[in-house]
Amino acid sequence: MESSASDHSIHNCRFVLTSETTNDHDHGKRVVGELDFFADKGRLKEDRDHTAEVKEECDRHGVGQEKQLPDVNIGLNLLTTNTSSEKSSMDDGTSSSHTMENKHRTNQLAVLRAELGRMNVENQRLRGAIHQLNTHYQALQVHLVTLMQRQKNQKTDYQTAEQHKMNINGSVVLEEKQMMNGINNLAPIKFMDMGSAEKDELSQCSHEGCRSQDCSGSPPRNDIVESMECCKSTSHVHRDISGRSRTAGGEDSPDQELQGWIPKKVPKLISPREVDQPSSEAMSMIKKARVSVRARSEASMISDGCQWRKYGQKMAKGNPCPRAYYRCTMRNGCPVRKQVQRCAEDRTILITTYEGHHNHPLPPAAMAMASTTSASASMLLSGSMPSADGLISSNSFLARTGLPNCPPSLATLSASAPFPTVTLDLTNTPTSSEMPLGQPYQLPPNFPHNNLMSVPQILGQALCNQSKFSVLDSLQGLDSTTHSLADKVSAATAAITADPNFTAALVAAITSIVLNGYSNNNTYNNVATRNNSDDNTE
DNA sequence: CGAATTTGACCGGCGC
DNA sequence: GCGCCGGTCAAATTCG
Repeated sequence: MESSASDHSIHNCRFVLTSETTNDHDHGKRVVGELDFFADKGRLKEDRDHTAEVKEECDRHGVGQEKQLPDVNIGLNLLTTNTSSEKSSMDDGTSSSHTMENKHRTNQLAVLRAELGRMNVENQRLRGAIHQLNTHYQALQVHLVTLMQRQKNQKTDYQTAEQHKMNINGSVVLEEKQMMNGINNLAPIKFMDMGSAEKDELSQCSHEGCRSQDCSGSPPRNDIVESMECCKSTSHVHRDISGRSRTAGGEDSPDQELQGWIPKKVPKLISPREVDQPSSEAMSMIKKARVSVRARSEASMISDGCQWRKYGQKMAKGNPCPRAYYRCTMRNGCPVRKQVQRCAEDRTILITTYEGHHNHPLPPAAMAMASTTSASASMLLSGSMPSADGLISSNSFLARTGLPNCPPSLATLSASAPFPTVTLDLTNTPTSSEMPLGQPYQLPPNFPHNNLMSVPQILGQALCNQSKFSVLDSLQGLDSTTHSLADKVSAATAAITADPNFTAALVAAITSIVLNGYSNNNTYNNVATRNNSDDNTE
């Protein structure tokens, strides 16, 4: 198991370099050289060193480029060792040409090192481009969802929508189709809706001055929250789609969570900006989208890196165990909440449900968790809006992703729940055929207390990994369906090797594959989104 | 004594 | 319209 993981680590290391640099047409060939360089290094190092290197490689994605250089140094040392051996042979009486060769190699190493540095800079630049692309994409996506819901409410003619889809939203639909291509057969219908909705929105803009012009006309902003607000401003002309009553004048704006948690008795103090921006159903959907994690734990709460304050406890119907409500207290006004409840059938199972987006910077330990929740919310809103289809088994996604060995019921998307929910079930113990590595989906006994990545964190990392691949592919003009199995395996191993808790990491890796197969949606920018929103709130 | 938790009351959505 | 239920509030209580 260990050696196998190490082998995967090597592949993962190679893949990461490839995926992050092949977009650079100027340096593509050099990258290949770098890959060979690492491969040679890998042959000379022991497995233990491989693991450490890959960890650094994986960490580098979240930390920055500082950790890249130590990797290079390691490689240099390795090669220096070789040259030292040669030098010793040279001392035995070989010609001085070896000295020149040694100097030449040293120069080559220096060049390689410099190129690595340039690669790091280039990677940073590409990463920024990816972030921007993701942000724009997600904002557009949210916008479409809003319009789709509106369209459903107004019962607009589908055929007219089809025409407008072709005439007005060609590019948008194309992007959405690209995202959904080969993934969801229902997509065409949904896009028809979207197209129609977009048409409605355009017509409304012409009739009512379109409050969103300020948003749509302005340069894209790197803040999904602002994008959402933009959507809100466009939807204010409609009544709430769900028919839910809203306080007149938007005083009781449910979007307060996006501005931070505000007590219900405070709405009169809400700024006019909020009053002017009533919410849309899509906003509500995003806000309400949840990520549920089922895990075996003796503790009352799994550790996820965030600070929580309990604000309520209720007895839920059908469950003798009380449900506890927690609010994130890492910053005043953070809208993120979670519910913790033990499973009625098996009280050793702890069900933790996350909801909302953090409006503040998060510690590394909590970053991925938040990424998971927001990413899952995005996923729910991208691939297929939940209808009344009930649970969507992960099997179908796994089948599409070409990993038949992935266990079922690991991750499910619930559309029957009051709110769209991604459920990550870590309690099942698959059969050996389902679980090739023979590890049960059970958290270690010390899971709630250890400092290892918790489940949401791992999942978040996996999501980040898979999202990077997706975005990079889109940059390269590749269809998501052209992902090779090797790439997916690499994505999975990235999550595995990044975490010492192999079992939990495996879960995350598989989940990443599931999510990648389900939706090519971007999730990588969620962290940036939160950071931006943090900058924009307060 | 301040922070965190508990717990009954309250509110709004939703189904009948 | 009424009642159920999930979610939240806030005063009371406990804890460090």
